[in-house]
Amino acid sequence: MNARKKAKVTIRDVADLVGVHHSTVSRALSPDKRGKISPAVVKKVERAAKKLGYYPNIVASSLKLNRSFTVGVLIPDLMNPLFPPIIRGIQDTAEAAGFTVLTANTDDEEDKEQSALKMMRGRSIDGVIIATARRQEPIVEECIANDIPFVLVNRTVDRDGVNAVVLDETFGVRSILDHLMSLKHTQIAHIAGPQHTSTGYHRAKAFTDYLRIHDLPADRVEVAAKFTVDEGRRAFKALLARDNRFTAVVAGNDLLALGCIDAMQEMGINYPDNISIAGYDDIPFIERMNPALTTVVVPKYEMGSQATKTLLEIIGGKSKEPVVMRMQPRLVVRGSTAIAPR
Amino acid sequence: MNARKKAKVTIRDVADLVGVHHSTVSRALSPDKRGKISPAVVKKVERAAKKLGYYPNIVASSLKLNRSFTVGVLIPDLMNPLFPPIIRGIQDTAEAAGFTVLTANTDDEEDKEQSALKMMRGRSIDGVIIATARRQEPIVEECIANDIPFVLVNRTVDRDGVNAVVLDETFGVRSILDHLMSLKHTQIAHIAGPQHTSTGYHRAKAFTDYLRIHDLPADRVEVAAKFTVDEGRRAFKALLARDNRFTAVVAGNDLLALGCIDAMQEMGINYPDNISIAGYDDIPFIERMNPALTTVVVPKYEMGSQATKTLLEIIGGKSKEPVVMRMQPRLVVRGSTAIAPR
DNA sequence: CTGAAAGCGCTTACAG
DNA sequence: CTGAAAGCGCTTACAG
Repeated sequence: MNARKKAKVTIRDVADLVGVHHSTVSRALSPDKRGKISPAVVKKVERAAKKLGYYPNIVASSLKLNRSFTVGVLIPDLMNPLFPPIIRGIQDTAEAAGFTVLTANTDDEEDKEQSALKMMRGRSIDGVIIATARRQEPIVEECIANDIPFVLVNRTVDRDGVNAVVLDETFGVRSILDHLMSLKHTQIAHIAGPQHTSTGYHRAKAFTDYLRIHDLPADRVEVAAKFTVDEGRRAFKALLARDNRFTAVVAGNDLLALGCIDAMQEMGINYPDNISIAGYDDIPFIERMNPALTTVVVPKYEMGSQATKTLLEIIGGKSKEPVVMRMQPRLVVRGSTAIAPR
Repeated sequence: MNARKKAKVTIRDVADLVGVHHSTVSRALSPDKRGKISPAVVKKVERAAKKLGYYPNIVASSLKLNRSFTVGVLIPDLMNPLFPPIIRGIQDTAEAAGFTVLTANTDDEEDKEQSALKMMRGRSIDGVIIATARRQEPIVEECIANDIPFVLVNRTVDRDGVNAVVLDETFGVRSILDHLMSLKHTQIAHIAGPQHTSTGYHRAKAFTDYLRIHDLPADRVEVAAKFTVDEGRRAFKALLARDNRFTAVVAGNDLLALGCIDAMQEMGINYPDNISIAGYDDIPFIERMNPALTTVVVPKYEMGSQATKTLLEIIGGKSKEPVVMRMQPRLVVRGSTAIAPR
């Protein structure tokens, strides 16, 4: 059909050149089988392989071994600036271990998630890193039911017994709120992320818990349907329509914060003079806004890298008890938060 | 070895359930072979496949067909904000056609490029989209020599006879320079991108050509070694050390422009009051800087999408003459450019 | 319209 | 230490 590719050199060509059986070539070229072959033959095979420009057909070995040295990654959307650093962390770590990475965008839609996983399974991926988890996540159940190694990143599920690399959200939110209180804010609102995600839910919970402990009103919470600029804008306006006495707002992430800022701009509200605003994630280049956004730095690259290390351990059979790793975020104070007015 | 996966359902299981030969199942499930099978059998096969939760093993079919319905993508660095939109354009288009995408970062290093291509060939990719081309690009020669379908995106090579989706750089640079001249700038500098890339080279060439035609000094060009913020900063300072009489600078891309801005900030130079600055690419969120960057909007998603369409046509055998498509960029004027001082 | 066979390029248990 | 054989799950030319 497709006579595009030149005749590829196979293990048999190498075998013929050396004058051995192709199974010998296979062994000579395999790092952990090489020991069973005489050094002289190994040398000859390597020389012949190089001479012929041989490189292994991973597809063939995948079929035989039922694995492909590939990890899948499920993200909502590559264009959300949170994800490129996470994925780069995944790719670098995977590649260093000889794995490649297959990424799919799900746009947080369940059917895209399903078909992405199906595609990956058809490609015999060795495991999957899931950045799209909702608190109840069918994909996670499917992975468990089918013994597909997986680790969650950024978002986790409500159930126990899964591997996940997430943030210490309580710490992150507390550090924002400590900062805001130090600036004398007592009327603080929250634009919460979607409550079916652990990030949206736990940040909101940490928010209300904190305020209650400090005997502050904790009912100024508006939930955004998605972690997007548009939803941030919408939610901010909805919040303001209900109640205009807050002096600071904590956004569920940076994109929501940008939406709040847009809303303020449209309504002639100045930040930080009238209202302080803080975000979460510290997406790339956000520090160049002016006034720049006070936010919580999350170790994006490291989360990706750590999730991959964990996944590779599971794949390698070194899995222990499932563990959720909580990475420490770090508040970075910039110009968007200021002393409370009045 | 790995007893992780449950016994997978294969075409044979479906065949057994229906009571036909597995080759019949293969045909019944193949869109373009289905016509050769009686509708009744097709129905039964489909029903059985669904009942058993069958999904095809792409690895097996890849081995047989020597293709994998996968396209490779070579980019310098996912964390460069230019690329996520391009890749999303690629992914969406590829996915709609039933293809998946394998992305690799090369960091503009030749050996990483080589090993990425080798990895992809070992995985029987059907073609590759190259966003990392230098003007002389061994990878391109290798693809040609091995009949690997490819299309270049964003950057192209000097040689003819390749498929590429690039920008009309002359138009882009001219639109910046027209704008700057309308603001009475006559002393204009250029922080050029690396000259071994077509983008760096052609933008610089368009720059000097334009100035010469307008009888303006065209020698204020400093070449950056990479398209990075750091290099922009370095180059701006180098330029300024040589000559401080320019009133505007055209940066080879937005990251270089950011570097220039950093340098100005460090040196107490105000933009746009003292010096106007323009970028190129319009990377996401850059419009939120303050003053915001005047730059050239390039259709990133569309370039990715168009490159993929072209690649899929070649893969599908519908290739015509190689063609380089030049997409039209569009100047967007923001706060970083102002009337020339004095 | 359907079946039986061969083969894609590897890997590995089994012999020797 | 090396060879010969079987098989991973598909697809398709060849018969009928």
